Amino acid sequence: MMISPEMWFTLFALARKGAFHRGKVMTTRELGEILGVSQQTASRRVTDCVDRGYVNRIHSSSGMILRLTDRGREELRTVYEALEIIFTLHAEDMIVIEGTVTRGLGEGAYYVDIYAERFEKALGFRPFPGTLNVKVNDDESQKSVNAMRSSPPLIVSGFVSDGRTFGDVTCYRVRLNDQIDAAVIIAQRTHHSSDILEIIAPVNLRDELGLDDGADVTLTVIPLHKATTS
Amino acid sequence: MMISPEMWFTLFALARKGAFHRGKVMTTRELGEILGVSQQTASRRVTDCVDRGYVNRIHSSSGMILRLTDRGREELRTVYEALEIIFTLHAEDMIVIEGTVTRGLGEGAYYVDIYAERFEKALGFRPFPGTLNVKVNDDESQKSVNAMRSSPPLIVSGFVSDGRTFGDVTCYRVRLNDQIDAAVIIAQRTHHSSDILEIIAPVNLRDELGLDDGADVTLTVIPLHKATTS
DNA sequence: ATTACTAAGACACGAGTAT
DNA sequence: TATACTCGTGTCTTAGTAA
Repeated sequence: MMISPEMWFTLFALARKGAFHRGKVMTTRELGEILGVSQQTASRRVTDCVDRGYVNRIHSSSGMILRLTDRGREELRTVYEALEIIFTLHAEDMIVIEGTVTRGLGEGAYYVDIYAERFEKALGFRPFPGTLNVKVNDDESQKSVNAMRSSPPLIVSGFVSDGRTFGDVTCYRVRLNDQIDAAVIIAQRTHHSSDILEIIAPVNLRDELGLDDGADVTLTVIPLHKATTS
Repeated sequence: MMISPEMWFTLFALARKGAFHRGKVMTTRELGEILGVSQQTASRRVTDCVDRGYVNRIHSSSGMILRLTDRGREELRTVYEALEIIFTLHAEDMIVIEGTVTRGLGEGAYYVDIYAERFEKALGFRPFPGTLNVKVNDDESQKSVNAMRSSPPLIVSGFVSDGRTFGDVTCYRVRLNDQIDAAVIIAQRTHHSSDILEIIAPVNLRDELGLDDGADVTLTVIPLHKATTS
């Protein structure tokens, strides 16, 4: 049987006030104020915690002396360890972009082909001739895009061919749906509005991952120092 | 306005499933199972979180894509940091004893006076001529007393005066009610049962802290290496 | 002063169901 | 399939008050 949120918060409040390590003298009125409930409710919360073996209570003249039991401490520890994983194991600076697959203009393939060798040299893979267009979902993800764009990019230098000028292309390594290493490419003079990203990968992503228009995808930006440029 | 326990737990559950760092595709049924509530309630919980700006929601064909907002992350962080203090700042090996002030036999003052200079040398303060007797509250605290007694003590050496032998006195530095530095003294041949502790301090504790018989006190044992023996 | 019981009211839950 | 509405039911809260 799981602990109820109210009970957990009661333990938490008591622990913050010192009842984790020692007995803490406290009135139900005080506790009620901390928890934002009435004195009566606070009283019942404490009784519930005592009944379930989370808290040790001794009645005294000026209130109660409360102290968490091992079991109560265990409940806090479980949450603490879960939060520890959330806050520390997963890097704080992880940049994740959520988006939806959209139909491209079809001109991507042409350019990817022209830059193919240069991409291969810079990214370590020969790109599939075509781009996956991903529309950025929401503000949160748009922020992530901005974060990505302010991180150090891989630059594929432009060149001149047949008298025509091809500009630099900015690349960011990403992992698509936690499965395939790919790259966001941003041409100097892009025809897209800024909320659509173009992705290239060593394989045909639509086939490989079964992505149709409207499919949700996750892009995790891979910091340059972690990328294996082969 | 404070976050409700249910809402916090919702954020917590979402964060554990990955919605802290990225959008997480999830159905209300799934979330309901995790939280131990119905699909309908889970739906309402999410809506509440969205309404209050804790969670970003995008509806998709196979459920919702949920992601904590900065505000939502902030709520988790607050709790995380509080737990961090509880679990790490306060040393795990902190020894705390809970007790009640009891009437002494009155002979304490006599002995304290005789040992006064020796206490001053060992403890760094000249003790008020009298002892505060504290009855140990419960098993938890009795365990703490045992822990204290197995930690390195300060020994005030005995002596011979007027042909009479005064034995060694074992001392442990303690902080009383987190306010006044004092010491537990244990005579070699004590008349007390082992659940009563004698406390000396530079001041009259009964007056200074307004302690009457029956008052609850907390003794925090100060490890020797942390004590300032002046 | 406290804690905590009782009872009435508020609010949350979940079944059914619309979308 | 989803999400999320309405609404009857039941649980939780709080005011009053006893102990």
